[in-house]
Amino acid sequence: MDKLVKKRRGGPRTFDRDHAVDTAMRLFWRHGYEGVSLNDLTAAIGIAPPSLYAAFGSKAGLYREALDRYSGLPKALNNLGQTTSLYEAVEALLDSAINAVTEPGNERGCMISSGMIQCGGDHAELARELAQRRGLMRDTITLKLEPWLDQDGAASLSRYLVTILQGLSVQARDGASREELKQIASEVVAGIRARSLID
Amino acid sequence: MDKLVKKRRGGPRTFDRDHAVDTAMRLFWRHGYEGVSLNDLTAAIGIAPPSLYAAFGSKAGLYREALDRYSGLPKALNNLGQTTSLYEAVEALLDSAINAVTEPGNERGCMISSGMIQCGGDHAELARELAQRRGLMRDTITLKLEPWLDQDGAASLSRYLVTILQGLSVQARDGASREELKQIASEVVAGIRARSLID
DNA sequence: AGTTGTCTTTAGTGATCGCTATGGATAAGC
DNA sequence: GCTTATCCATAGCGATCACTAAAGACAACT
Repeated sequence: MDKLVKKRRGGPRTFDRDHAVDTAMRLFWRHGYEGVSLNDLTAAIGIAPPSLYAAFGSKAGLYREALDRYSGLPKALNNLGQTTSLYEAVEALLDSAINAVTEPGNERGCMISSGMIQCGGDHAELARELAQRRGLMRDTITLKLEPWLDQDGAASLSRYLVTILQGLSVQARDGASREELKQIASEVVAGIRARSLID
Repeated sequence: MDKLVKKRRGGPRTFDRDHAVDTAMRLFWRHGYEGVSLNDLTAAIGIAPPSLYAAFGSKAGLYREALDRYSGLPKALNNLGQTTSLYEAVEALLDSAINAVTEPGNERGCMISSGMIQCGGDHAELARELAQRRGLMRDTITLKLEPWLDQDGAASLSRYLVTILQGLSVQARDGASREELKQIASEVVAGIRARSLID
């Protein structure tokens, strides 16, 4: 119909790479890898496919970079201030996670916890990478717990806690309110506190 | 190259509908709705697309029927024998769930708990239906808990437990062994038991 | 100013998506 | 045996998938 604007065609400069990753992250976060098409991406970012491929190599490459961006966000596992007891540490972890998965203005749920849980036979490699990142979450939590527990105890509890986090992500995506999620967290904390009392 | 077999072409009979649903269930269970194509389905079932559409209306229709089939399977929530205490009830629920998501010969994880967590903007309706089914899981669990708890307590604990189940499904899909999942369950049960002791 | 190089666009690749029109093959009713 | 109804497979629908070749447009360098 009309081409009102003649957008810049060439030159050494490039588009805003940060903004592109950020936009892609939000799309993948909400819709998953298979739920976002190249067309969705280029339209949302505002570039043409070749620019995307020059910058990121492939859809999977952009997804990986979006994951890295997401992992760098200030979130549950990154900013856990020191705490004085085990149940307070767990409380802080869950509280932080709940805030993250219900942050207003962001997508709901966790991009890692709920990413690529199911996918087509292609993309199996990506799915494995996601599982690996979830395993890393567990390792990180294990470290946080070691001040209070022996090695086995920390490993076991952290496995339990990542399970909670992954469940919380589903709950958040299903529309659970922040209060409802905190109710879940209080169930967890109550259990841990009670166990520490009866020893 | 060759058409060795002349398969039956017409007549009033039809293909094995049960087997078709079962095959579709397994595919959707493992790969998710978007991860399975019509081609995958027809190839696995052994029929041509028109037969599938005559029988199920659409890919979504077959998916829904696969979900129903899955829900009817003997699983966690269906066969909970009566138990004598709260922590035993929880123990039985988790044990049953863990067996379900690690059943040898079946796909890992839960088709409901991990179904359509992320998907494209189309299929939003299907995703809402899945979330609804997850809500139903919670209602079912709430009922099982009411012998031991008041209404609020049962609602809160069941929300906590479905969160666990959803996390367990992710863990199972990521390859956690049955023993590792039982370790998680024991963390849950230990908390509930400890709480009941300090009252 | 002219050349070079890089980024961008347009346009389109073959493949696959979910889905269906057509027609051939078979079984049931007479 | 003939008609009729029904189911099936072939083939292909338009749309979209991830991805790319070709060439235009601008900036930096000489």
